[in-house]
Amino acid sequence: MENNKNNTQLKGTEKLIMEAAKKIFGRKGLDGARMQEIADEAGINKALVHYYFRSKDKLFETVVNETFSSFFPKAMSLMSDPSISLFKKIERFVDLYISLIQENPHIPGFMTQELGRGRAERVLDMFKDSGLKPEVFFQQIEQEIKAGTIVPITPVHLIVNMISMCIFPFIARPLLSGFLIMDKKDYDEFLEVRKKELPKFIINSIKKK
Amino acid sequence: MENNKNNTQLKGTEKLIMEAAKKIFGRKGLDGARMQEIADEAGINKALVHYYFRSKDKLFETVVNETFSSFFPKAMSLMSDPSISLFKKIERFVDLYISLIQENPHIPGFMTQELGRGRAERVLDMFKDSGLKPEVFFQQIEQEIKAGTIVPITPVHLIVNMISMCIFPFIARPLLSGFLIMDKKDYDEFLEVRKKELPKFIINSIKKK
DNA sequence: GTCTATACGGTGATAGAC
DNA sequence: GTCTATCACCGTATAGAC
Repeated sequence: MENNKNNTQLKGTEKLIMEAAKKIFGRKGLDGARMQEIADEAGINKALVHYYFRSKDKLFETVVNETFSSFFPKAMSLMSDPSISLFKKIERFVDLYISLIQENPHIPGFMTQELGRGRAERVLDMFKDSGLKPEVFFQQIEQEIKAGTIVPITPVHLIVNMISMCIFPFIARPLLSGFLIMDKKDYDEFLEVRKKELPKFIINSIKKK
Repeated sequence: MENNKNNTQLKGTEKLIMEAAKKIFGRKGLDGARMQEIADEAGINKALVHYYFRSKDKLFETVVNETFSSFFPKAMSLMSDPSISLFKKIERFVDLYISLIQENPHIPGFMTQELGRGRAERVLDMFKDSGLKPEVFFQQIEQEIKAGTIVPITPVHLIVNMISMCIFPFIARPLLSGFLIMDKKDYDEFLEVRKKELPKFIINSIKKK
């Protein structure tokens, strides 16, 4: 803690700045964040941030790119795999999604930060670059409908529902924590329960009776 | 359009500024918004904004308060009404929620803007001031579980699911629009379909087979 | 109440020593 | 590569005329 300079050398300053930037940008957004704050968080000087990443915008760009490009492929390659059954896919999707965000708590912040402004294009591009093939998932749904395994549902709405229920609780976390008076332990437990209940909830809602 | 001054007189400058502020703050957030921008949107001078609302923070505070205090009571009084059945409540909740946000497109922006920072307390206070009685809804759920009408589910997760699926599509609108190439007409249709499908989806997911 | 002009502070970015 | 000191700009807020 006190010999931060040594850590700097060991971990690599650039990496250190990136981590700090993720944290601060995720919390405060591009406009709300201060370069000074990021430097402090990284335990280095403000000028050094500019030395590695020309400008604030460039740093933000870099960090967002890295974040999303590690995020989408994992979730999306799963959805595009035709060899996995629909129900199994739902189960794995929920688990993967929630676990991933658990490990990268700054992601929902970026998500909303980016979407809140007119900056959806980049996110979209990454969706597409990630090899996402929504058709595979859509076809799978329509196949099951025809086969009579699940009730008729518009595929788009199903996927929107799934994503909504995975992401939103993280966005609304402060609200949840305050409203139901959850401490960190309660919240973690809430998420573990959710990992199990959510797939059942989704499958139940489409499975034919 | 060109005789904005007359409109100013008619509509009341204060109201005009509030509307402009809602729009700009909702899009860009507290930090991203510029007083100049708000003044322009309102068709008046920058100094005048300060004349009515001492500071930027005060203006933001005011606008957020007004927004949320019109938003929560409507949705929440419904949930607290013990005379409405669970299924009926779900149907009305979804319709009310989506309609409300349709008419006040800036709400999701504020929602995430506020939650993104450490400012959940105010939102929470409004929840509570709105006369929300979550116990009523929770009891109703547990009653139905005991009666065997619905499958066992943790009440908190059900309500989180409902809210998630109502709000998130609005937050992610730019993503949806781009990804599925929706114009405004397509999007409105998407929402109308959603109003009908979502309650069915939810009820189906908990109804006993 | 509404405008123009201006003061003031904060912040991103650079220069230059080490 | 890392620091200290400094600049230049932009945006909030105020003063003061009308």
